[in-house]
Amino acid sequence: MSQVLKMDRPLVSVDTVIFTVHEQSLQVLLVRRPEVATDPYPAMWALPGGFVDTTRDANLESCARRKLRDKTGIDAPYLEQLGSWGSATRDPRGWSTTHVYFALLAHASLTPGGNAIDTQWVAQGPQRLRERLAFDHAELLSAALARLRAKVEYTSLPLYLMGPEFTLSELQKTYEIVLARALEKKAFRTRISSAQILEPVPRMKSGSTRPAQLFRVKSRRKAHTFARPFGSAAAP
Amino acid sequence: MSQVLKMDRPLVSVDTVIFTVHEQSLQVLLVRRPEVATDPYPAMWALPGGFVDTTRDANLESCARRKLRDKTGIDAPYLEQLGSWGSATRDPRGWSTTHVYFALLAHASLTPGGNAIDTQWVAQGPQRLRERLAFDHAELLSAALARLRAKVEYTSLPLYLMGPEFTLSELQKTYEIVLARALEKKAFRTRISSAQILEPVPRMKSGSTRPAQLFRVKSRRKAHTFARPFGSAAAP
DNA sequence: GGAATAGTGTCTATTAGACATTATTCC
DNA sequence: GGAATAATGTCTAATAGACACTATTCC
Repeated sequence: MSQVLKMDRPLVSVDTVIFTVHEQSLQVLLVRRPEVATDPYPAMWALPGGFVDTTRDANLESCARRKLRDKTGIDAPYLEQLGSWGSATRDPRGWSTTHVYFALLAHASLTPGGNAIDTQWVAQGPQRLRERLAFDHAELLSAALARLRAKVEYTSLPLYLMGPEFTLSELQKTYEIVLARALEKKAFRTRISSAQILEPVPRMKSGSTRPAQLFRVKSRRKAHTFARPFGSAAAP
Repeated sequence: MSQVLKMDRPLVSVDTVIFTVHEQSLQVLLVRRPEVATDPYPAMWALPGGFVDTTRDANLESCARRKLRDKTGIDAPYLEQLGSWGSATRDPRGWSTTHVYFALLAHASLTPGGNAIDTQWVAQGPQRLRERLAFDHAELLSAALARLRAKVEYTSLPLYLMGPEFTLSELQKTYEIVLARALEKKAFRTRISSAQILEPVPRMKSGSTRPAQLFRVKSRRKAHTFARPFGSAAAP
């Protein structure tokens, strides 16, 4: 029975899709693979990740958090498992599996600079998904984007993309950037308000026009689920 | 760089949570582990699954389908990845990962008998989750049950639990069994009807009371997503 | 007729959407 | 005042829930 233990074991890695919103676009962190001929896909861009280290990682999630800290220097306020992929062909070195996580973080929380040489933030427009990425990472990225958009339709997930204080217009703009479509202002505000997940801070955001109330999240604990997705009422 | 290939590799397995509805209850298939002292958790009940066979399985999903066929003799009409678990401690033999799938099938599609000695269907009431299962399978089962219930709130997934022809009352009953709560008849029928996913067959189900129209699924392709979950309107 | 289940009609409450209106700032 | 954005008011349409009502079968 236990000769299964002597069977060939697949490679096991963890990859993380790290999203942020910056400069009016949804961006994803990519890292450049080492330019070593013995490694597959040398010098190509890939999702941050790597093999599980059975001597250091207690479990998959802490492995993901470790790699996230290495690349961004911060603990992601939101980290969710997306799923796992595994096949005989996805890695030329042999049967391999990867456990994919996706993370959301506020761009403001990032330390400027960082390992700028071998990492980049890439805007996720419809056309950029054709980006040539190592392994099956384009597929993983597509799946993460689909999951993110699906969840943003009916949850408060974009709060994790905001800084500590923000206006309702800024929050709506973040939703619109992720969903790539405009939302109706009144309906948006009614939803957010009735969810009771924000509280005003005694401060306004001033610009060249009417100042806006600043809000913060009541509890960073977990995302709120709305009863209906955006736009579930029928069209006129 | 490629010394990672010489690092210890975790064990990689696939487990499947197979749901069906039978005799007014939601049931899960369990298999008894072999009574071999060298194997962990001998003679205990566990989810059907096992190690990936890198010489036979092309990818994770086909591995899950293979094990599903072995246990039930059929191709599951619905198979979805639930997620993956991995840690240093979940298997006493070492760092291990498992990729968990969940399947839905109509009880009528099962061949009676089967390997009845070492498999059993277990009803999933609130109390039965305390069932002592091998490894962390109680946790995996809880997660699958939570995912199933969450999805049943806003999708047509229970159609995969139905036989080829059924009445609307039978379908509603299946929803109610999975969700463990009653649904309102009119609202249920309006939803199903407006989703246009069923078509009547020219046949009635007769009993000792008024005959009911039989329906079948228009397309087995994929589940329908309702705009709102059940019960999202406010209470009076 | 009575019991039981199938199926429909009708009313209310909620809320997304559309869009108009008012409010506040800077120039 | 005018431009720009913030914030709110109001009306409509869709639909879930509640529940009463009708329809059809067997006894």
